[in-house]
Amino acid sequence: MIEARHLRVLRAVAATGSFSAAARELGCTQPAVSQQMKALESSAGTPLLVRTGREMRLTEAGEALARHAAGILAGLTAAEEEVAALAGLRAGRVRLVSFPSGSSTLVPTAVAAMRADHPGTRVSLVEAEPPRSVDMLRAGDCEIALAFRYEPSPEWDDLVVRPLLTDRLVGLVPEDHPFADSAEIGIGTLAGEPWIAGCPRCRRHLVDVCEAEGFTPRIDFATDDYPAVAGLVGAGLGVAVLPELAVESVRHKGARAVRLAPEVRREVVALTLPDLEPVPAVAAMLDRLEAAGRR
Amino acid sequence: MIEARHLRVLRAVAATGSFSAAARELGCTQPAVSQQMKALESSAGTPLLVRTGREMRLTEAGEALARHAAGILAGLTAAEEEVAALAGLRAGRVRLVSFPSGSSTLVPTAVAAMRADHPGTRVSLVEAEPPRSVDMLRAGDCEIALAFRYEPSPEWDDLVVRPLLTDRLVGLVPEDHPFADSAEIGIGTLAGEPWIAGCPRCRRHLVDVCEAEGFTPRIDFATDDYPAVAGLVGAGLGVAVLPELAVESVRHKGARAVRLAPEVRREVVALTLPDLEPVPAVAAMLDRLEAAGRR
DNA sequence: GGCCTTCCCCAAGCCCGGCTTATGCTTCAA
DNA sequence: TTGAAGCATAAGCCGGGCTTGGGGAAGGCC
Repeated sequence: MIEARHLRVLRAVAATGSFSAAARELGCTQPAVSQQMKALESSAGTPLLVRTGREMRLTEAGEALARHAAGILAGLTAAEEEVAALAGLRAGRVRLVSFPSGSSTLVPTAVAAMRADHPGTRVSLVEAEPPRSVDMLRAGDCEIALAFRYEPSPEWDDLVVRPLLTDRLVGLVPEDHPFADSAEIGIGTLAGEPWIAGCPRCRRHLVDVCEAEGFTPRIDFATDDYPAVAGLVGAGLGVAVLPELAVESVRHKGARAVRLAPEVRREVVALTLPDLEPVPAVAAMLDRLEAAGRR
Repeated sequence: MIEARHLRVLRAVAATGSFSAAARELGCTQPAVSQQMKALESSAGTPLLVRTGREMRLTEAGEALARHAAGILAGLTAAEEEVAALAGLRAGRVRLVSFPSGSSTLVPTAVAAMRADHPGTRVSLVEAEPPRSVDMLRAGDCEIALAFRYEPSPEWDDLVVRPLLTDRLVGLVPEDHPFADSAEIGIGTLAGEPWIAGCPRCRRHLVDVCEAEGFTPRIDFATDDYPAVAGLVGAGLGVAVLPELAVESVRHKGARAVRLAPEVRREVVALTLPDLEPVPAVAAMLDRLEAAGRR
């Protein structure tokens, strides 16, 4: 079995024409070179070198091996260089999956920082809501999934969960609504209003919270398009509960955001697979996301 | 430092999708594969594999390495194959240098045998007289030099000397010469004749022999072209002393070969460098030359 | 011509690294 | 729920590579 180590030695010997010089070039002693070449000749089954007094020449087999060695060692150094680039963040791709309101705020900040610090890296983004995004993560379709949860659950126990921020939910009411100028309104006071809900998980949680307050909300519209929700509220078609993150990034003309009581929070996290966390590009991206969340 | 061994393991893991299966394919145990991959990941500086429950996937760095591994391992097996062909006499070139009368008899026989037994090999031939041919051997311009000597000398002590045959010298006289029909003639009886000598070394030796017999030959012609020598003798322009090998292979119309007294012999040998003797093609060629000499 | 330098080979010894066996844990399927 | 399969870890053995030390041969210089 020919080993790359042998070829390196052969190349050095062929280049310098001497075992001693090759040893100096390789940073080892001359007997080491001597033994390597003996081992290589024995595994080749034929002499590779001709020692004729002063100079060292290659036999036909030695020439053949040296010729191949050039390509093989070039391939090896190319491989090492590419891996080093990936490890050193001079290259690398991170596939991100995010839910919509995350991708509109956290992601642009983090991607911009990533791009500024490591111009060789590339970040791609696909939008998907949590249950689907986690499936994609497990299936290998992305490296990082942004997701949110209203309360801890063992659902992600086998994943790396990096908390980014906790997001307060705020109420959104038409600006001519009686409570539009209140500092804070109880959810129960909106019991009779028509509701506009968000994504399925948000809608379910909204129902849970309202039932805990003693009523079941009448949901007239459900859409995960936050600008649409804001538009509907602004048009006076109902009230909504939105994450603060979404309200910040959406123009809500004709609507007014109001703090809710009791306070409802959701936790926005980045998820990845344990084996992917130490990948430099993934780690760097997680750090940037975390920094964007702290802002 | 990436080693070929690592790449083989990586390829097996990528192909089978499992450490255990890779271990079976490689003929080792599963912990061996596990350790190799850990070592490779550590030297790469980034994870290469993602273990996600059931299946084993490659990271971006793993993909890059596996991509390079294909080419590198292909190059290695190509190198091994080429060397194996040279070692197994399915390929290989032997450069032969011979003196003229050797190349006309021994060499064709040996080359034919070589070609018959190992069709993949190639033998090239250049003619040169001994001092020059040995220089070429030492300079790396050929692998085997055919040479002859009249008596042992330390001149070739650093070479491999393979005796092929010992060649008697015979006298060549015009067929109308008084001794043309003798069974044997003393060299001294030709003292007064005009002589035709061969190559420089042969000429020198001729002079030595004659002086030992008490006379100095008058040399009218000197040429290492044996047919020319035979022609000159046939034309009655003098007498000559030739190796039996040369007389056999040269038409000598008008001349007659006669045994000499005292008997003079020369030894025909094949020379090579010690390091070249174990080269399969060289060894095979030496054997064929030896066999041709025994014939 | 003699000495010195250089280079290679050989032998002995140390040390690191890889492989194996044994064991535990997790996951998946029946 | 239990059995099977796969991966990780630890301990121990073994081989192989490297180093040091010494010797021999060839070439170069004075």
